Amino acid sequence: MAKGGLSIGEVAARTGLAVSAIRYYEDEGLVHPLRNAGGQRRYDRSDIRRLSFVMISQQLGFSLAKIRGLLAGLPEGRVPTKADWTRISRHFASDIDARITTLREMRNRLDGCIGCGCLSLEACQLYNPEDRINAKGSGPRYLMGDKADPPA
Amino acid sequence: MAKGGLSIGEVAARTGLAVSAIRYYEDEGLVHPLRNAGGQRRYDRSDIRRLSFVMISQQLGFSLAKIRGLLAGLPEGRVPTKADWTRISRHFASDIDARITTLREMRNRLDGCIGCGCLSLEACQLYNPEDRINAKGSGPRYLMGDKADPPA
DNA sequence: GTAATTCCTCAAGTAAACTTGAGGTCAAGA
DNA sequence: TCTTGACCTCAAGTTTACTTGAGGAATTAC
Repeated sequence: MAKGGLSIGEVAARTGLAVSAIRYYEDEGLVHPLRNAGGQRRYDRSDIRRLSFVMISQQLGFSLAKIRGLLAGLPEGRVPTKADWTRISRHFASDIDARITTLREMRNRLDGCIGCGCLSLEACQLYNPEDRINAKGSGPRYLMGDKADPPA
Repeated sequence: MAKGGLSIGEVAARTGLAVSAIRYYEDEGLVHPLRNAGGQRRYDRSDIRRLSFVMISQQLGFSLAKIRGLLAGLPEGRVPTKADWTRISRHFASDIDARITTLREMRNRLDGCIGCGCLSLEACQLYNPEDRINAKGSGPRYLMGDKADPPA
């Protein structure tokens, strides 16, 4: 191990992340490693935990922006407590529940539509014009309407 | 209405799509409007249906690449039959079911994790190391073991 | 002490799904 | 007919989450 903490390569080996990804997460404000005399990054255990948290959260389908928000609630350098994790887990759970609900609604509408063959915007229940009207922002429109949470 | 079919602006007004998006869909091979003498696009009813299909499919969470594949099964110029639509609907349904299943599994793992506070890559069920390690093709990794972690 | 690694900082590229802008043409209403 | 407004083509920008490459400095291994 490098002096004064783990080097970026060592962190990469332990987490499975690419070195470039770890640097990118720093640019994005998700970790804040120290620097040694020569300017190289040095990571400690709390950084590894933060990175683990990022990986797990991504697996759950959350964007880095959202993850950054959640990490903001975890004081820097402090290992998250059980209470922290419980709070965040509940947040994850309700978000996942909402995604499941949305999918189930789509599934129901689709069931009602199989065999109708309408495929018409005026008649088809699958097409919900209200969503589209709301989704007028600039930039690319990810899956209609919810820019905050593109599906995993 | 413009002569010889709908102009791109008229199609935009009817579908709610942006003019730029409709042109993009043409570049992507999703619609193939005719051109009038002056080189302007002219759309007919089957084009509108194709575009509606694109919008509905996107709402269901499918990528343009996938949608292009589905449209390839619908002969150009022909309005999709009930049988076409039934077949495609079933395809949609099973895909949505799979997504729901995945989310439910994540939700279950999360339930098992709320309150454990581990947040550790080696212990957390939420993190599935096999995916990542297999994707990398490299040897065994030490996943953030507290044991393998000498004091910083 | 030197060679081989590893690390550093930008800059630019990638994929998806579009939008925006520049510079120019076509069509419909007065 | 003239003038808007709609349309045309390309090129480049946008977002997210990264990777790749160039050119150079620091560390480690022998």
